[in-house]
Parts: sequence; structure tokens; C-alpha cells
Amino acid sequence: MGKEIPSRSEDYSLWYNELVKKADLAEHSDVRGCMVIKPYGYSIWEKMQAALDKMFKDTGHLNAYFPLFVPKSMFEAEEKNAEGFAKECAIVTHYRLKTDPENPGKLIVDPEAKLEEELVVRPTSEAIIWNTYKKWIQSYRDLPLLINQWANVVRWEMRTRLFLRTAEFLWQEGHTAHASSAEAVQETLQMLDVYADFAEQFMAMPVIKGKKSEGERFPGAIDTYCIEAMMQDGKALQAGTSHFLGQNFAKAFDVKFANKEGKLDYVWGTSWGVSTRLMGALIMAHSDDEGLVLPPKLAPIHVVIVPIFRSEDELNMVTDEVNKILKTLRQQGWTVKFDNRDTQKPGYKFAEWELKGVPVRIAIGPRDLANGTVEVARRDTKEKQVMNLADVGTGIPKLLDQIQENIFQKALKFRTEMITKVDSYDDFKRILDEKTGFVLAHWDGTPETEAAIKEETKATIRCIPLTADGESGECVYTGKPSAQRVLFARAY
RNA sequence: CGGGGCGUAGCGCAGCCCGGUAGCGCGCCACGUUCGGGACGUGGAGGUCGUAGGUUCGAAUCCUGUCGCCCCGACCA
Repeated sequence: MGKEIPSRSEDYSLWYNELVKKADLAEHSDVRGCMVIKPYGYSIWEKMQAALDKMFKDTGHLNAYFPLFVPKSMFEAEEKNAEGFAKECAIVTHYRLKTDPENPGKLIVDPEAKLEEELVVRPTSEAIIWNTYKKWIQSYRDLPLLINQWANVVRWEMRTRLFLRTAEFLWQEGHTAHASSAEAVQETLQMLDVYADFAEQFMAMPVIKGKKSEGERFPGAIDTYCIEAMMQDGKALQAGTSHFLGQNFAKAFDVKFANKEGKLDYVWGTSWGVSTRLMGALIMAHSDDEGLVLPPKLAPIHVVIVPIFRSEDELNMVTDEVNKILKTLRQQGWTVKFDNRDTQKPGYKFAEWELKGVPVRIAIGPRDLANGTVEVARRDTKEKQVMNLADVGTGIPKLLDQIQENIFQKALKFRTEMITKVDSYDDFKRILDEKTGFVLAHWDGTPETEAAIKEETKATIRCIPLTADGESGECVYTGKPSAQRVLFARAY
């Protein structure tokens, strides 16, 4: 009791918020705009980190760590980047507090402890990292430099939402330096692929790869690529970005290298990142009115076993059988939880583990012991089946695979249905209002048109898809020529 | 920053308009009955009513200030 969440149809936003809290993923802290990520939520993040970290290392990257603070003069070196983030920076101006002489027991900022130069709490780390790279790079032999860092960043957002937009969030940011433009572009696209693979294979969330329009580009980048996902309420979510920085940061921080011909040149850069926002994406992509639906590859608990018993004797008999199942499944590397609490009834446990999105539940009681079976329930479809005890070792892993695949296919089907081609502005607006989702439309390529459409419809260009069909046409807004359709949507 | 809402027991809330011994549900503790889809009974513990000041014989309640959080909007690589 008391764990019900509102339905998606009733109030999607409320459903999301309540789900995050009731499933023990995160909660608001008393610090404005900041959240506490609770153990269950954090363990999902750790799963994401582990998978991504391996992918980064498999593509030749190494982890490092750079400071949280960026001196203001360093921060402002790359002008566009600084300008882009200026409005949402937290600044450290002092380094000491002291007792308030007029208010004993309270502290005030010590005016005598003012920093000579303010420190910006990093909203992103290009500045501090490129400032460092200057010292690390002299020759083409030092390139490519392939670094990633796992860190927290702070962006003073006016309005926040758990996981989707918080004032402080966790992420990874890759920062690489290369000897040629082509190589840097290749890196940018490679990491975009890594993100897309991660989203689809681990999160079971289909994404569309594309390039951002000028207006949505990362400040300081030449090109920003992204993966865009579709949420169940028809809104898009940017799930990851990969930037080709050109020589912008190298020039701002004077990072030059001697090439094979002995001539000095600025290095070419990339940066790319995904954040705890992926948690929000994961939740909104799959979950239902009963709670979380987690893809097995990211579920902290793959299988929960709920014993059915009336007496201690019955529990003991069930436990003997459960121990065998635990051994079998754990040997295969699955995380299995045996929920043998005698303080909650089975029905309560069923509901609770459904809320938490555990992919497979096994119930086993006296009836099963007599028949040599277990009851197996899958979270994604809520279907139950009776499985012979002897088959558990092969049947459960197979089922987990099926669930991973089913979740992805379901999301893919939904995403496909939520893409609509439109050829007139009337249709464009109607689809956005009535059907929602992605709208594929022709655009004349100008920032003015993009801004006007955004102003009138709140839809933004999510991306210019990389898999363009090459179909030319006329801009839905101005009627001017367009080389290809771009993807519009209202977005988080 | 504009608009709205809320700070009262661990959580969710009522009480405030109309000042007079601080309540309800869930949770928690104990015991018993229960246990294959969110159990029930009985008893019990738990609150400086965000905070500072004012009015009053008396303030959760009225007044003033202040802090914080949430929601909607603007903003958001």
C-alpha cells in the first residue's frame, strides 16, 4: 500500500516524478535543483558506466581526472564556449567563512578571503583540459591523445527535473586531440556510434543519429552530432552528443604540434559526453504504470526469487530448492535476489519488485516443490509461465535475452510509428499537436526559419539525420529549396 | 526572472478563514491470527507546527520579515 504511482495517461510528468521516487532511484535534496541518487538508482548508473567505460577503453581511450574549478581567465579563453555557458555558471569568489560577530553560531563569508581571480565551477571541461593539453602535446608523436573523464559538472539551470536536468549532474566527457581534421571527424563519428550502440544494445532504446543545426550546436564546436530518442509521451530527448571542435580550442589555448614535415600546426579536437540524463531516458523509454521496466543488461537485479510459505518448515523446504537455483544462476553471472523476508506477503513483494523493474521473478512454493516446477513471471509483458526446475539454468538466461530484445523491439516499433513525414506547415503543426513525436520535414537551412518555427510551435530541429534519403524538396515554412528532410520535435 | 503552490510525526496530508490541551492515513514497535497478487485485529511509540520578530491573557492559526523546496512559463551544449 502507498506505493501506487499515477498513470502515464493521467499525468505523464507526475508519473515520471513519482516513479523516480517510489522506485528508489532518486529524490530531491534540500539543495535547490540538486538530487540525491539513491543506491538502487546509482547501481543502474554504475551499470551504464561499466558498459560505457569498456566501450571507451576498447576504442583506445584512457581515463583521467581534471579539476572541478576553472579560473575565470581560462574559462573565457574560448569565447563562444564561454559565452554559451556564462549564464549558468556557479562561481567561487571566496575561500573562507568566519563566525558572524553579530550573530553568534552563524557563519558569514569572510570579506578578507576574496579570491584574486574567481573560479568557475566547471559546466564542462574543455577549458581546463585544453589548457592542460598544451603542456602534453608537442609533436605528432603525442597524438592522438584520447582521454575520458568521469566527473560531476554544474549548470545553474533555472528549472530542473530529476535526472533530466539537474543543477549538478554526473557524466563522462571525452576530450581528444588529433593531428588532422579527418582523424578528428572520424573520432567524433566513432564516439557517436559508440553512444548509439550503447543506447540500443544496453538501454534497448533506439536512437536516431544526426547532426545538430547551427542553432543547437555546442558553443565552440564546428559540428555537433547527437543521438535522439523518443519518449513515450511523444517528446524527444537528446541522449548524447559528440562534437567536432576543429582547431577552435587548440587556437584558444595555443595547443600546437610539430607535424611529420616539422611544421607547427594547431591540433584538432573532439569532445563527447553522456550524463545521468540517460537514467531519465531509460525510465521514460520503457516503464509503465506499474513501475520501472529495466532492460536486463542494465538491471541491478536480474532475477528475484519470492518464496511462498506458511510456516518456517515450508520456508526451509523452499529455501533448499532456491539455493540450487541461486547457485545455478549466479554461476552464470546473473544477479539474483532471494527475497525471503517474512515480514511482507508475496503479493506485496510482487508489486514492489515490479515497481523496481526487476526483469524476471521466480515464485516457488509448496505446490511447486510437489511438481518440480517454479512460476516464472517476466516484467516486460507481465506474462507468467510454469517452468520445470531442471530447465531454470537454461530457461532463465534465454528469457532474459528475450526480454532485452522485446523491450528494444517494442521501443523501436513505437519510435517508428512516432516519425511522421509532413510536407506542409499546417500538417507540421497538426501532427505536433495531435500525434506528437518526430516530424520529418524539409527546411531551408536557415537559423531564421528554425527560430521562427521554434517560436510558433515549440518544436526544435532535433537533428539532421545522418541516414538521409537524399530526397530534396521545399521548406515547409518558407517554400525555399531543401536538400533533405530534418527531424523536428518538441523536446525535453 | 514572471505566475502558482507548499513547509505541521519517517512519508503523504487535515487543522488556519473564525486564536483556547496538535489530528488522520501509511509507515514504525509489540503480540496474535495470516501468507500462490499490495493481510487483519489489539495495544504502543513518535511532532521546537521552516525560521525570526510582532499583536494577544493565550498563536500551527492573525500581522511583518526571512529562508527553503516543488509545479507552470521564460531559459536550457
